[in-house]
Amino acid sequence: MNSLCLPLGLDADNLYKLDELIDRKKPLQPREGVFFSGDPFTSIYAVRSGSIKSFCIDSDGREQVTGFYFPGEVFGWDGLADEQYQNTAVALETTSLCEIPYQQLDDLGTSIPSIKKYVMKLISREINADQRLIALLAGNSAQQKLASLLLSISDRLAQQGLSSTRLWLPMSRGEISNYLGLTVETVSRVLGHFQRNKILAVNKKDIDILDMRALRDVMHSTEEVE
Amino acid sequence: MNSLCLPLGLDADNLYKLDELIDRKKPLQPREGVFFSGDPFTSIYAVRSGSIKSFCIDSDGREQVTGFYFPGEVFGWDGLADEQYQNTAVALETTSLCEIPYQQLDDLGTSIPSIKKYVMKLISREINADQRLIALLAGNSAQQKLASLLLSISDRLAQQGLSSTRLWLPMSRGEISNYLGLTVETVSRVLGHFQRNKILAVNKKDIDILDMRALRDVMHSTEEVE
DNA sequence: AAATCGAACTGATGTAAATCAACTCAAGGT
DNA sequence: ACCTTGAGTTGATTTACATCAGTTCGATTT
Repeated sequence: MNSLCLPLGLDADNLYKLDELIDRKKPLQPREGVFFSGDPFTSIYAVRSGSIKSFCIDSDGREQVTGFYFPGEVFGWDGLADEQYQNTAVALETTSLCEIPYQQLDDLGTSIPSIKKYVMKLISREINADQRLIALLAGNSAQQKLASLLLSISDRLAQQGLSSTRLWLPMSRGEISNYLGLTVETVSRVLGHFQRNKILAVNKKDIDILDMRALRDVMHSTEEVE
Repeated sequence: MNSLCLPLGLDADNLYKLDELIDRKKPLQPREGVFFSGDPFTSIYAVRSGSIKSFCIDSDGREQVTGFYFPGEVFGWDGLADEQYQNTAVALETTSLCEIPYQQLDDLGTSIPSIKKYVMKLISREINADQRLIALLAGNSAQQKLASLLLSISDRLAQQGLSSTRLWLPMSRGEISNYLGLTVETVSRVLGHFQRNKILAVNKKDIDILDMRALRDVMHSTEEVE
């Protein structure tokens, strides 16, 4: 990822044009909001450092976490359909973002095909990520869900050139359990189980993946649900 | 929805251009495939009549239903990110589709802003639908899931000017249960329960919503409806 | 019309995860 | 130092749903 927050191959001139419209905001504090459900859609955001959770509030006021976003990832697409954000996005820790005004990005895409193509790719990545989560939620056990989340975070950190075995979870147990459709107690117990089986070393939010192979096996272990 | 399959306000000239690139395929038979996971991404599809299910096969070969599509709805966006479809799409009944080659649609969007805008709206609708499903799967009981699906189908049929209270479910109980992360037995029992409580009249795949209010209450409340 | 087959339903039993209930621990506040 | 607060863990118990085991029904075949 370059200083633009968006990794793409562009010539110097186009890079400059794109650079001009990106606003590098000052860092957000933990729990500080980026946008709120119902706000008019203006921009998408790329995470430079830190992490973001997005969630919606359903009809009876319960919060439902819909995604976690790490450096190099882009969020905010949920606002596009109805021109207002469906989710609320908040920083999980001290986080710096790039704000990219959508209208201007769209205009730039009209004249620069490689930018347009990249924008489409970013949006459809969100679709793919959501569908993977659907598959995870619909047909998997608590152990499989946790293993899957940890491996996903591990992969995403590795893509940023960070360690894939030592991770720091910026979100609380409650946020993890909500995201995975479980309870805090179950998350706690499954992490305890993984630790007893020497798959993980858990120290609060620090996770050490001791046995990547075993963790992948847990994720894939088949139990038919139909 | 007009003959183009896509409902949008365009002048006659642009309408003609869009019309030219849409291919109205001959109807698909039940269980016939539209595209398969891994196929190169070429087109998106609009349902003219009938219905479609899309599903993916996870690492251990299990099918996971990710969506049902009814007349007026568009599917196939999952292929955009990696230039190949992630899901397989099959007809649930005799179904006719419009095939819209993506590259040409994209080119047209470059010159006609209203088309471009509409395409973005369609994509982000898929994101919103997926996120609603995530919220449903993560935090709801079997009764809430079923109520929610039935109400969703009811709404979507109503948007097409069809009855919102009498519905015919094109998919099997197994497909419903898979989509909702339940078992066939649970789906059957919940439908039976709704019938005993005079919320629904169920006759195989024909569903009559007798008490819309009660069904909405089931969806929203965390309490058991007796 | 008897036999076959598959989808859907129902009943009995099992179990994974939720719920309920303490308890620990670290962080702030006074 | 002591109280408060909230996140996290652990144990006991409950329960919603899965699983297992038929049975029914309708469509298709013979």
